[in-house]
Amino acid sequence: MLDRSCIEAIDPLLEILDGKWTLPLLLELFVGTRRFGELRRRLHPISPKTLTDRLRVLEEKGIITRTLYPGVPLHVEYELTERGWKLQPIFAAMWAWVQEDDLNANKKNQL
Amino acid sequence: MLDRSCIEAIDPLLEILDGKWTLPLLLELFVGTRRFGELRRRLHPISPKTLTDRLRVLEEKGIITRTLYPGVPLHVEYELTERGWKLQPIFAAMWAWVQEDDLNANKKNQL
DNA sequence: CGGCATCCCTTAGGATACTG
DNA sequence: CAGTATCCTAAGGGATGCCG
Repeated sequence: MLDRSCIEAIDPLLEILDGKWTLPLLLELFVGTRRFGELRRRLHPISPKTLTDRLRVLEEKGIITRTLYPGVPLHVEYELTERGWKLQPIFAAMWAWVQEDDLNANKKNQL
Repeated sequence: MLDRSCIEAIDPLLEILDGKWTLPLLLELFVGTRRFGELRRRLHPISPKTLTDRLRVLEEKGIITRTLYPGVPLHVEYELTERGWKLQPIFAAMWAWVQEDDLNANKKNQL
C-alpha cells in the first residue's frame, strides 16, 4: 500500500500542509466559514502577518477561497474549496491517532 | 466529528510530525527497518546532522527504536515502534488524497 | 559505518504601527 | 475590519571535518 513511490508523489501535499499554523488553521475551517478576525482570535497568539501569509498560500493552492463582502466595515470570509474539504480524512486519521494514544497513556498511568 | 476541541489535543502529534524531513523519513520506515546510511541515501540530499536530529526526536517520542549491533563496521537499525506503526493510517489518508487529486488534475487536463 | 561538533545562513514567524 | 509594511530574532537545516 504505502511504499517508496509515495514519497515523491506526496510532496505537493506536504507543501500545502507546511507551516506552523497551517493545520490548526485548516481545523478551524473544517468547523465552518471564518472571518479574518475570527481566525485571529481563535488561533491566538498567531500574528496577523503569519495568518495572512498562510491564507494567501492556501488560497493560491486552491484549498480555500476568500470572499470579500464590500461595505464598511469590511467583511471577508474564508472557506474551504471542494479540494480543501477532501483533506478532512487526513485530519480525522490524526484525531483518531491522538485519541487512541491518549487512551493508551491513561491505561499505563493506571498501572 | 472534527471540532475545535481537537485543536489543542492534536498538538502533540503536530510536534511529532514537525520538521521538513519527518514525513519522508517516516514513509521510509513504513517500508521497513532501515540503517542510517540507507536512510541517508534514500532521503538524499538530507544532511547527516538533520537526519540524526530527526531520528533522535522520534526516538525520544517513542515513535522509533534505535538498535545498535556492535562490531566493525558499526551497524545500526531504526525501526518503528507499535506506537509509530499506528501513524500509518494518517499517511494512507494523505496518499489517498494525493491519488484522487492527481486523478482530478488529469481529468481537467483532458478537457 | 554511524555519527558528533562546528560554523553558517536562510527564512518562517513574531511584534508593532499604520491604512483603505 | 482586514489587512499591509517594517523590522527583527530564533532556529531549523546545510556543509564540512573529525572520530570511535
